[in-house]
Amino acid sequence: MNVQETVLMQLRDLILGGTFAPGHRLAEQALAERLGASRTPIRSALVTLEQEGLIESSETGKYLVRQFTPQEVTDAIAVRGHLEGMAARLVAEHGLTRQLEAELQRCLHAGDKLLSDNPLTLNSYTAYGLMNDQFHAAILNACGNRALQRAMAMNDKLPFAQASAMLPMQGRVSLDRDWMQYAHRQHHMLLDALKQGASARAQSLAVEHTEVAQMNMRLALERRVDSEACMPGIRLVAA
Amino acid sequence: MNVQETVLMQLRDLILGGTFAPGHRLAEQALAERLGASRTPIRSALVTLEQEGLIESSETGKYLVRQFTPQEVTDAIAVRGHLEGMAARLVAEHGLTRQLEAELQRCLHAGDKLLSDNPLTLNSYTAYGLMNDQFHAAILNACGNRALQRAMAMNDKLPFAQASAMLPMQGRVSLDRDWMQYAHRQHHMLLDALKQGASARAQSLAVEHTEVAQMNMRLALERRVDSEACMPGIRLVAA
DNA sequence: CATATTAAAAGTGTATCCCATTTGTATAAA
DNA sequence: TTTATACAAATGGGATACACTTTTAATATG
Repeated sequence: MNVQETVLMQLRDLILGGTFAPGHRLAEQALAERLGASRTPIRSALVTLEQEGLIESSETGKYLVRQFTPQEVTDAIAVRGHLEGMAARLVAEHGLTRQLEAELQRCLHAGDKLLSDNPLTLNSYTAYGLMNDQFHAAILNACGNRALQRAMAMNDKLPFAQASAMLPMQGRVSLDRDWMQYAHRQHHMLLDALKQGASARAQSLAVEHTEVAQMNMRLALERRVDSEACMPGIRLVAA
Repeated sequence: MNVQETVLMQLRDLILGGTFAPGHRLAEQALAERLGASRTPIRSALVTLEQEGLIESSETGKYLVRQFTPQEVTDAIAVRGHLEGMAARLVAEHGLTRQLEAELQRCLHAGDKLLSDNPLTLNSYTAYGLMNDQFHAAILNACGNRALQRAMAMNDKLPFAQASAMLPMQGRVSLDRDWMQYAHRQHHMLLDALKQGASARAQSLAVEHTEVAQMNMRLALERRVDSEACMPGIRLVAA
């Protein structure tokens, strides 16, 4: 595999994993030695990471690990909601294809089954997370608006703004299950709205759906130490 | 000045200016010779341009100038509308600051004055374009949502999705003036909505405002040869 | 004449080298 | 003791060298 891609992933992991604290200076040589590569692929990765918003370059070209405020987290989730709302509306307007309907149905069935376990196992959690990502990706994919997809992809580079951030993973199992069932019910209702071509309803539902993520993120920031284990990138958020 | 920045701007200009047609292969060495730089800054620029969406890399790492379909243009403008709508709503919800109100007023006055010329001079056109950009930037700036600003900045990298693309510049002066007066009236109404804190109204107005850009772009694509002069980047759109 | 095989040409990925600029430190002077 | 200046180390920007891959072109063979 490319050294470039490897280095990029490694660096991302190091930052999200909290090895480098926010504000930490990222010197090319030090990174090159640490990752056993030359400066060239490191530089390439740094450019990419800056575009992604995980690091920022000061006036003199020094790269620093970025720190996010809780407000920025809230804002990024709000943007995701707004974009997902647009995607849902577009799908409802263009009409649901058989293929997309089948895919969404499949996700819903899978989710039904996973949530019937009580209490949830760790496996159910991760499986639900996967399914959740597929559900949201399917709609975005089907909306057919490439600029919208690009905007969402960009926003997703912020680790706490991804679809999987909507999953309560705070460890308090019984409470989490209630939230997940609420969110899953919203998925059901969203498909219903899409089937009917109810575009405004689909849009509002998708927007409202991200409020679960807002609640979850608020909780995660309150019980920060517990969250750091399962939520990479929360370490970049200021207290 | 940095060679990197220079090269990036030069390359962007070459692509938008139509020197490299869509699908054209961008080889590093050839570009390095052409721009009188080494491959290092070229590579850096290519990475950036790919992120911006102006070029795409094939499986084997070759960079090609991207071609856009008219549908993609429409879609990108729709995304801009959606994002501007969100920004306008946020400003209305948070309350208009004195500073922003003053800035928007200033823009409106300037626009009033410029549009009173009949027929419009070329200077009036460009001055109005500048003012238009400032008006839209002021709102986005004031909305306070950094993720939203990032999303908009990304979308703006597509040359035909920028705020200035909303300006009719087709050369048919009298018709253009009518359109500009319509758009400018919308600006007035938007400020009114913001003052009243009418967030839903502000949002719909901002969205509807981009329909002028849609009309304009449709026209520009129909009379493509005339447009190429004043609209860089339209050359990248497929017929 | 067409096709296959091989050699050369071009290109990308990576490492390293050089230079200019910044940064940090130590010493001297006020 | 503090400040200023000078020198050394570190660092980033850029160029180039090299290895490995892909593409192209030419020649030979069916």
